[in-house]
Amino acid sequence: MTIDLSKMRQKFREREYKLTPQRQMILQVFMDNRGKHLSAEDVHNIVRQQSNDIGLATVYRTLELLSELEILQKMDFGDGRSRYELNENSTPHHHHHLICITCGKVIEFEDDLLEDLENVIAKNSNFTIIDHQVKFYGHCQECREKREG
Amino acid sequence: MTIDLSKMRQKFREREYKLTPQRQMILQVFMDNRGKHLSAEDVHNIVRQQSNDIGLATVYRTLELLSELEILQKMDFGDGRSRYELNENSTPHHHHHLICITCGKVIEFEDDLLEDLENVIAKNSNFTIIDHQVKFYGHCQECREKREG
DNA sequence: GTATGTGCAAATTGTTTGCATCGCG
DNA sequence: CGCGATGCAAACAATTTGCACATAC
Repeated sequence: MTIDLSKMRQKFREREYKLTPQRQMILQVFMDNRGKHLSAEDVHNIVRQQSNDIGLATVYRTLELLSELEILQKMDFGDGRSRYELNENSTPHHHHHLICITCGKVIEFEDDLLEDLENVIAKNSNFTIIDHQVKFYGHCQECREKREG
Repeated sequence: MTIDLSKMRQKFREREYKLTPQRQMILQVFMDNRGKHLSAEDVHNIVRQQSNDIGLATVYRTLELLSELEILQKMDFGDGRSRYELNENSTPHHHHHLICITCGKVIEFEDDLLEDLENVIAKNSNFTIIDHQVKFYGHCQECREKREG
């Protein structure tokens, strides 16, 4: 189900994009960092740590490309930079985020209830829904305990 | 229920912020533009049209302040700039957005179904949810008709 | 009167772009 | 081989910051 190099190779051939080492390297970064929400700079730094430098512009261009191919999913947590993660089980995602207001931690959760909601909304608003992004803001257990402590 | 100048005056006194003409003017812009999602630049332009110039930096600082006071709500539609609107009935909002991928139009919708979802999630994830922000991406009726046309 | 707020311009930050060069298919 | 991809540096756009001056309380 999950994307790997051969899947990516296939997607690239279909669309006649070149599979350069830089692009492979960036995919690898995401495969090595499942569950994290990496910014362009994060990716750039990780690659450099492996002493395999890539131009930052190339990182940006690749992230954009991989998002278009639906290999990555672009997301925004309101911290002023775009973040990306592997788009595990293509669409729809059923995968949302709890953002702790206190410590900024981002927790994932899976859910299907939103599907029903989508249907209701689609009917009421005459809007064809393709994707959704949900963020819940609140306090995580840890911060709550600290505060109440 | 809705915020007006006297409410704002009160909130400002509580926190010992000064109620300057610039700050009042910016609140007025939002009261005159209910339902719109204004960026800092939008606000700046509207004020200038009324031949009452305010420094752009002040606009930014005021938007930040008003968000902190929960008079405004900061939101992000992925167009590279923050947008703000009056935070009508304090928390929780029950007020979400449908974003058309084709034309970029933002449609509002009210909903309560998410409350149930919040409760389930809170229980499952041990997370105290204070607010949520939901964006649905898809095609609005108009664009759909054009495409099928 | 004094701490806070404002305006301006300069600095920062994230991201994009132009162009010469490189290398995948 | 040729065209798309890369790297660099310069350009951009949104936002932030330093500082002298102004003003609400």
